Amino acid sequence: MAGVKDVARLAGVSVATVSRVLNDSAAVTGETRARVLEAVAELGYRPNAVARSLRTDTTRTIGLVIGDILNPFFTELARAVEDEARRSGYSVVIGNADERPERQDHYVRTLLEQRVDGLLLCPTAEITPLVRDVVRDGAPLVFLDRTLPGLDVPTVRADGAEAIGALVAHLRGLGRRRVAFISGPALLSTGRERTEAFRAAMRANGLEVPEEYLVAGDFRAGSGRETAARLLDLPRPPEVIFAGDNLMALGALDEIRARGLRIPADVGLASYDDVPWFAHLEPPVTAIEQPVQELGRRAVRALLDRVERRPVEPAVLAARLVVRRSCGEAPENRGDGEGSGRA
Amino acid sequence: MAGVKDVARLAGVSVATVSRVLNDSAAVTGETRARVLEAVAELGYRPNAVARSLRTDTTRTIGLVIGDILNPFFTELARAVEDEARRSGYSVVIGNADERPERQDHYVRTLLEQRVDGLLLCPTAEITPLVRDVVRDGAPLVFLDRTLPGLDVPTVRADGAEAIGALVAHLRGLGRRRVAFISGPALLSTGRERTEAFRAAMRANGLEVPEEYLVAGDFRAGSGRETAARLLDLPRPPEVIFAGDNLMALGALDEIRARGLRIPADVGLASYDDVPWFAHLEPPVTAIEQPVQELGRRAVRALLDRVERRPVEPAVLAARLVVRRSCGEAPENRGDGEGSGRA
DNA sequence: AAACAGCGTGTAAACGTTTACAAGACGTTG
DNA sequence: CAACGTCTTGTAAACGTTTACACGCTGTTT
Repeated sequence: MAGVKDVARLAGVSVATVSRVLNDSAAVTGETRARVLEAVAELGYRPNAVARSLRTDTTRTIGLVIGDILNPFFTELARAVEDEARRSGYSVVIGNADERPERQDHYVRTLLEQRVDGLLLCPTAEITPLVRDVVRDGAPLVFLDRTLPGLDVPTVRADGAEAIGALVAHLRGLGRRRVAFISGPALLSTGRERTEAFRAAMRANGLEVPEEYLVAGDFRAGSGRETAARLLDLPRPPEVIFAGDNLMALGALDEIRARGLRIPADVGLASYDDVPWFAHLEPPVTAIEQPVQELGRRAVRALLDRVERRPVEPAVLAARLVVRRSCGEAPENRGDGEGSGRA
Repeated sequence: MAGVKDVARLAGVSVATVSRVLNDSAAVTGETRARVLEAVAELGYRPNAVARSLRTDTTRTIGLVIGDILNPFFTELARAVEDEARRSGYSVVIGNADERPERQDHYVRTLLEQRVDGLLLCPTAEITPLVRDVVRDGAPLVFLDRTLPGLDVPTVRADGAEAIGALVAHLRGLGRRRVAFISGPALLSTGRERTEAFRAAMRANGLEVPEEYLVAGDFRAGSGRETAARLLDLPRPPEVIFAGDNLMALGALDEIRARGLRIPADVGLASYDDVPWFAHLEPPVTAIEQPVQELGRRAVRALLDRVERRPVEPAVLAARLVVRRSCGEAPENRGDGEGSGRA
């Protein structure tokens, strides 16, 4: 494949000049410039980013390791990240951890070897030795969506406490007092926090949460179905099942349907994470929407701040309740059912 | 950051030896080997893949340019590709074309500059000059899901003709004779072929297709909604709307719901592409399922065959009809509603 | 007219690996 | 004991860029 040397020869200039016109890093006569560009076109020259990266010690690439590529939340997130990165002239390399620590590590390692300029990580449950090392070595790292305890890494995430409060209040307004929560893994910040917020909200609304109403899943559909089954088998089953993420909500939905129960008449359903098709189900499901676009944007900005040695600002954004019909027809405040955009 | 030199110095050996133990490319004494590994651990040495790639002229990375990352079909595809690639020791870099030729080109260019070892492309509508050049230059390229006319590039895709035939037969069995089709862009192979197959199937079943029942969308939800509206406004609206991909089906669904029409009583709905949540809608929607996993696997194998200069085999796999309830209750053959797995 | 500033260009080193080639140590064979 | 093979190791070149530095030319300032 043609290199800068070939271009130089054809244009009758030195390699330095070629490089200069290609990056317009220094003044070059209009005429030489033209000759070089002509040669470039003629040879179909494509700069070798590998060589450039080696020389400049920068790849203009960031890594993004997500929890699960089949989870629409992460897909949307990936897209937002990608958009913002492109705007700043960076490419994104995505790694799919599949919620498995060893696969997460695989990507962290690979991406660092590939010398990405920065790394966005949605950490899986455990804090692996590798991640600890990477943090210690001071690699440009930003946590996204989730965080890990005791690690000094800037994090961009959403806080659902307020929205969960609104949800519980909404449920009480509908006369539903027995609410169960399917949490994510306790090892995950997003798992723990949502559980805590739920407990607090229930308490604040004067509602009890029996221990058996707090079950743990793993953020995958299968666990949603199993835990929902456990809940519905209870002697005194809950009036509403609140799932800690969209995939577990899907699993719960399956179980409810399989038992021939009606939503919301027999049991209500709500979900953390809103995904496009929630609105298309019958009945549409009430959910808590995270500001995904903004999360992605902020994460990239934080990371690039880090990379370019500017002061970095972590961010905690607010999630928001979107009331639909899966927990009962609201006699209260009948909105448009879609909420109305806080950015 | 520590380099191979530092390791060599610390271990008291030459850089060549370090490289040798790292790649175990040649015999090294057990003792030296141990010393080197110790030094590697001590320094937290991470090989520089950029330098290695420059030297070896190989990145062990393949590029994947998909049509739209928000389309679950492509997400699943990406995942399958990624799995298979990892199994062969390759990483995947994903580019999201957003169904825009210029963005597709952006990624094709970037990935080639990054010197991926091979490129998997789901081409957008037009055949851009860049793509033509790339093909001419003989870059290791394989088309996936879609193909471009007049370009000699191995392609891995699914053929839905048979499944569409089965769908039309199914509809006729239900007594539905007036079927409309929302096609994808005529410029896309997947757009054209599905239309043709639909026409042929209707003819074979002795059914008419008035011109106004053939409308074109762009594989995005919005167009599904608009075209569905046009169809439903017809003086003699169709009894079934068949959407050319899952996103347009979603749009059509919205329009149907917005008009308060019942599915399948007032109008039936079917979709090309099956996605997980179709089964969760009420009623569950009848769809044509593509062998996504297999598509991904075959594509990677074809590409790696190409890369490693083995003979490459293109592949055309069969799609399959999954009958659910969105076109009417079948008095005929009442299956499990999920079909039963042909691989 | 000498000194100098500014501009366009070229020469060559450097980035961190891998690897061809050479060389030294040692054992085996004639 | 010389010759040779084998096995482990080291030296140095190469990969395709970018860029510090030097150079020569032109025009301006003293």
